[in-house]
Amino acid sequence: MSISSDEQRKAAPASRPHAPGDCAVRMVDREKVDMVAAALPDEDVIGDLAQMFGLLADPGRLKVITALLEGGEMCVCDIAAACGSSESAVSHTLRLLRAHRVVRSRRGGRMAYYRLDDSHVRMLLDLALAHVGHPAQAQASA
Amino acid sequence: MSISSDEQRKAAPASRPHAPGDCAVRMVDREKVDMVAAALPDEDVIGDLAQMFGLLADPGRLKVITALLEGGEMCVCDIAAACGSSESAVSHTLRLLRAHRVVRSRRGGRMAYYRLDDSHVRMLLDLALAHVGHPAQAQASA
DNA sequence: TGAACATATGAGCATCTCTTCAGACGAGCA
DNA sequence: TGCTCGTCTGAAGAGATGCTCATATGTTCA
Repeated sequence: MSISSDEQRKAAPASRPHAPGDCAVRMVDREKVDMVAAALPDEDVIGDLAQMFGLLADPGRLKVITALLEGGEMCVCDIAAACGSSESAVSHTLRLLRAHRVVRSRRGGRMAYYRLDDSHVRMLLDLALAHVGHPAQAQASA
Repeated sequence: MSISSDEQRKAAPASRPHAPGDCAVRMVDREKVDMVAAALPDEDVIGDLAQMFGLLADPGRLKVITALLEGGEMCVCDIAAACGSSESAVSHTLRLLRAHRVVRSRRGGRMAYYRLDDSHVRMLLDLALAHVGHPAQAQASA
């Protein structure tokens, strides 16, 4: 049954989140809404992408990742030195990046060495840097 | 003057943020640190990129942007319907995206129509979506 | 001209996030 | 074997963020 826009509005207050395609939801171009809703990635894909972009959304983390992009493999104190951050902050950052498998580490005695380990993040950063006129001199991975 | 690692450590507690190249800062591979620090983008470029990635770091915002990627130009209630979000939340999202010039709007009577207006964001999203096996069917911009 | 429509905006609240500080832990050294 | 080194982790505090709700605003309609 076709519901008027006015009836839709009353049925679905603007501040209520709603399911795509919910016919009590107000819309203008039903066909386009359906097409777009169908084309959107799944909730979990959206969540994963948002999380991945979130990793790049902090200046401190972005510097650490860019440092590894440029420097290949580096230890924590060298990353901290290159980025102008404290070792503690860098360590926290690396912990988060490790948890998301963006970096991987190897131990050499007391030293821990880190390198970028995510081609997706690498490509996104390459594209982003190139777009702001800052092509990365990424080292070939060993 | 060459400072030993031990003296460097005493001079620069690990929890103090420090300037790149600061010779009181502890480091292992001075040459590499200098090379990497020199290759890093400026502070403001890093800040801008982090901010841009931040715009993509929220699932709600990511859905809105992806909806516009797929749907071209859409009004607020259609975006909300396609995304399964409230109109109020979408409106807030669009305000933020407008402020960052990621979207632009045009008025048609009571209706406001939005479209993606940032090629950088468009490219990053295209790359990200393609990487998760979800190629965007981006419409050619008018 | 008042009401309805479509959208925008602000405040409040709950939650999240980042940095610092302090301490823990494993490896190496004298 | 105790100390130092390099790194890691947790807690606390300050600040940021997103959604809902309520209200405001401009446009259209009867």
